[in-house]
Amino acid sequence: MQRRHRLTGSKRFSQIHVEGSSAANRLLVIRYLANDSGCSRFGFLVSKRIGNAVVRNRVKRRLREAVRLNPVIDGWDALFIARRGAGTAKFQELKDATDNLLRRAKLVDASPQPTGPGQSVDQPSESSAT
RNA sequence: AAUGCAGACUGGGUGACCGCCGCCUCGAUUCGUCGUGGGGGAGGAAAGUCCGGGCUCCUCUAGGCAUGGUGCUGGGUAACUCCCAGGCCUCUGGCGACGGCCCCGAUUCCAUCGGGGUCCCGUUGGGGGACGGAAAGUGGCACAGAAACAUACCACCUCGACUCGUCGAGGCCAGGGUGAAAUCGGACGGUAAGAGCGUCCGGCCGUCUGCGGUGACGCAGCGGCGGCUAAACCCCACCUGGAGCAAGGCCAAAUAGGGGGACAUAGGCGCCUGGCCCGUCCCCGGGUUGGCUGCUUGACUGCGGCGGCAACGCCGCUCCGCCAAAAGCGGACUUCUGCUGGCUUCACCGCCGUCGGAAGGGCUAGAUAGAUGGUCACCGUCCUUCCUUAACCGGAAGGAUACAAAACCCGGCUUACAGGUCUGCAGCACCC
RNA sequence: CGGGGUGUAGCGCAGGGGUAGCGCGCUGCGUUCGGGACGCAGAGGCCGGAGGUUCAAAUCCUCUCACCCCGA
Repeated sequence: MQRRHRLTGSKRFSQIHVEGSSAANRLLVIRYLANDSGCSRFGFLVSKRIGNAVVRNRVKRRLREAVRLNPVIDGWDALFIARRGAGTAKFQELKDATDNLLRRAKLVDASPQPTGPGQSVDQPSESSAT
């Protein structure tokens, strides 16, 4: 995920937190809000209760990777908040949680996704094909 | 050998696909960026922020005070609450020995001899120590106890009185009991009873004397013998201005020249002095929470010689950069080989480690909601179970693979840590 | 990242070298027809953890672990 797809600035963070719509599952919470620019941006909130600095950085890296592997539609800002189990979860569990939330928020482009979720073996070949 | 203690080191590897952040180069560009190629990208603690510096700003940070810190000695260092060496104290193991006490045995009692234990002493190995001053002054030492810092309850002794076992006057000191701590411990003398009052052995103190040592200190002599507490106030010696890269500088944007207070013998910088500044200083309130810079190359390090016990210092050499050259400044770990030890082997070979010799060479993290990754496969290392083997080896399955991530940069300290390696010491059995 | 602070009973807080307290809460008894209020009695703490100084540490010192506050 490149730098321009990341969300910065505490003003925009709190705005999304207050005004955005939300969805949640066991590992993550998503809050999202439409923006004016042409691309979508993502922020990740991983608090100190998740773990130490190594664990928090790993969670953010894995979430960025999980979002990158999804075909997201443009024009939205989204905020992912990690819940307590995210520090010990495997990558595949975080990926499933991210896919689930993005689909429920209707932020994914549904047409170019022939394969269903949960088939991790096909993920690299699919992204290389597109 | 196992194991334990102390010290030092290491902190998994290879490949595939998909990604992230800087740098260099070339090309395109609507100057926003995009693409090709190359190269780089977390640690021994990056952590805790406990010390010390560099650097930046505060008008200068000059002198003194205050505050804070350090505290055996000598050395190292840019500096240190750090490091090295030494002194002293203390704990522990070994060895030796004078004396005291206790126990056992032998000889007919006293006594002597032998053995063992314990205390003290000497020497040696290892561990630990915030280790100036209590003889400048002030304070504290609960409860118990007669008494906790100058005192005498019981006991002891002398004298006197009488109601004849008590009272009074005095001497005396630590035998009793209390306590964490009670006037140096033991023996003998001495005495009315006693007392370092005296002698011997030992302990401690000294701003005393001599000798040795750079010094802490040691040895000998002399004088003496009421504590403990300075991580209580304090005294002495030495050091110390404050804030911190969110320091600081530049650009852009935005809000606004707002309110309160202080002032001319004034105000400001902890205080004073010096010096400096001036319509300034302090507080409150409001706005902007963007970019660039600082920003990565630094008290770092290779080899040799000399000095040093060591920590470390000085000089020289090879290569590279600043730069075209000189001078100057700055930077830079691998290979080969020898001795010896271990593993392996019938032996050679091979592997690993300490020490030594020779040769040549190379370096570089710079993010900013915070890059250095995600997934998979194979191989290492360790553990468990099973198979195999006389045993080692070998094979299969399962599990484990830590602690933890730069944020201006260094030097230390402290704390966390799977597994592994090496050195030193202790160490059963066996062999000589 | 830097600077500063706090950990004591279930909760909120005192105590700053000599055996640990206050208020609310809890338990039992009394009072009341019953409850509340009130009265009496009681339980509950190795003072965040480890080490040191001291005869003696919640208190003094060092290290450590949590939590909180401030900042261009």
